[in-house]
Amino acid sequence: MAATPDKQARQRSLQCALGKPAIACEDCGLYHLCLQDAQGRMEGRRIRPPHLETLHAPRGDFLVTAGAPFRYVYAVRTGAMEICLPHEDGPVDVLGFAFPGERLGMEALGLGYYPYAIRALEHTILCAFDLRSLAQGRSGSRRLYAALLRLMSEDFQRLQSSYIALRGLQVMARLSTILLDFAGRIGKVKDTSSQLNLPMTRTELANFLGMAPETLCRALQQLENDRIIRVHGRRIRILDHRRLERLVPRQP
Amino acid sequence: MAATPDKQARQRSLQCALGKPAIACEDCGLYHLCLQDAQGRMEGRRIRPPHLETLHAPRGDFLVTAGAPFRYVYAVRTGAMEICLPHEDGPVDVLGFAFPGERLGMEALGLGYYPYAIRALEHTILCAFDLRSLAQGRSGSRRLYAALLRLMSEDFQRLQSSYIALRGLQVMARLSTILLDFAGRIGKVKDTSSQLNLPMTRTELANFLGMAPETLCRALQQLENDRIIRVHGRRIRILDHRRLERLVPRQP
DNA sequence: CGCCCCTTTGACGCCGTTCAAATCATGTGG
DNA sequence: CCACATGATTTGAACGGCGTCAAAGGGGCG
Repeated sequence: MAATPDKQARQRSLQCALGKPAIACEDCGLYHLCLQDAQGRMEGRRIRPPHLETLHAPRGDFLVTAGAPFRYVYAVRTGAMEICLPHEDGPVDVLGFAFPGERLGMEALGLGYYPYAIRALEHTILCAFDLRSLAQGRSGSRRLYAALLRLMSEDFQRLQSSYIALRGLQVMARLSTILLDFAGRIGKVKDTSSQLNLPMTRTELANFLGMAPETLCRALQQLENDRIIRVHGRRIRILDHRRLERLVPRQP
Repeated sequence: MAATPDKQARQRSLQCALGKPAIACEDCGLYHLCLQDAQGRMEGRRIRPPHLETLHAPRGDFLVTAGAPFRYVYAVRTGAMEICLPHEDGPVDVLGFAFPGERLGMEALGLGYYPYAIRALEHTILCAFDLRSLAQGRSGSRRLYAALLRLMSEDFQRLQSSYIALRGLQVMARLSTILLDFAGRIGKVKDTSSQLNLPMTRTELANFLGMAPETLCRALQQLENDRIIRVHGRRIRILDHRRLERLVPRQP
């Protein structure tokens, strides 16, 4: 079952104490939204908007399920989430991943429900922004709506880009693309962008990339044989950034 | 070069005269937007919102180019458009198609620019809604913004669905999916949903489906050999709707 | 410490791409 | 109105990438 923000909200002050280097508010996908909501309210270096709560999602937990009514938009602070679509007969489609600083659930605002499930790949701390309450209240300003439209467009663009980047490409090109993508996304927070700690299984990553797990394995190994990366289980180090980029075809 | 709405706006009354059965306003993807804008203004059975213009795009014309600054959202009235991403070295990625009643360009609102090009597959009549002007003016009401968010979410959902529907599937499954998809989308306007007049070349359709044109050809022929469809060039008739559906795997 | 799941490796076969060429449609100019 | 040019569509043959099945190693958590 999903952890309810209400229950977790009490632990708010607690989480601030138990460190782990979370990302800064300025690097978060909800930053502009929080600014609108907080109107300058701060606690230390962290914004404190009235509609924001903190919550923990244990590994494997579903943050939202497909079709659930919309209320919150989320942002990952520590950990990693998986966006997926479970089918009744067992298998799932992996649609994407979210790393620290990244936003989740935005497009549910207009639909009124989440069109996918969101699952924690590891123990993950998130911000939950009660957008439904905010939008229903009087506070719905033009600035707020402009911000929402912008955020949604950005997410749209992101989905379309990954759609373009992966379709019709050879296995090795897809893998290179995603490795560089991950490195860039992690690198926004930790500068050690050549060191990746994949939070997902090979099967999940392969599913996302649209290939068999075995194929992913062999592709990884080939990259290792070519001294482009080093693989230790889910720990991957990019040795030759340049040559990895050369495996990615045509960037518009 | 793209036809400018300004130039074409003069022809507005003209187009009403030169029939061709265009779709009704109620079936158009911009209906709710126009309602907001028109506030009940009508001419005959057609809504007449102040921010709406009519324009013609000759076959092959680019309605917008990738990266162009945002101003209009469009809706197809007659004809068909292709959403694509041209690359500098020649080839293009076909991202989708738009048939009568369907909306175009919505996600550019938040970005400020169009993240793709839109090209006319045949001579196409469109509505162009000057959303930038409307959003900049005082008239930006809560209702309007709510409508915009909803439209954008719907487009997001549509993209995600096609993304899911096509990735990782066998050629025959992808083809069946798209044939039924086209039939459904055309069928919303013309009830003869078993008769398709494809406005795009085999190469374009194959590109969209992520396969070689030759492969598309062979798949079409196999469907014809199995008496599931009949093919006359770009004219396709669906003979056995039931068996075609059976070729499409798992719908969530 | 031991179980279970994840990961890796190998062999095989098929589906789809690629290249080449023939046929068909389309529209253009004489 | 016809002949021709141009590009789209179709067909054929051959190669190869990747999915599938099966089984052997890990690595983490109770």
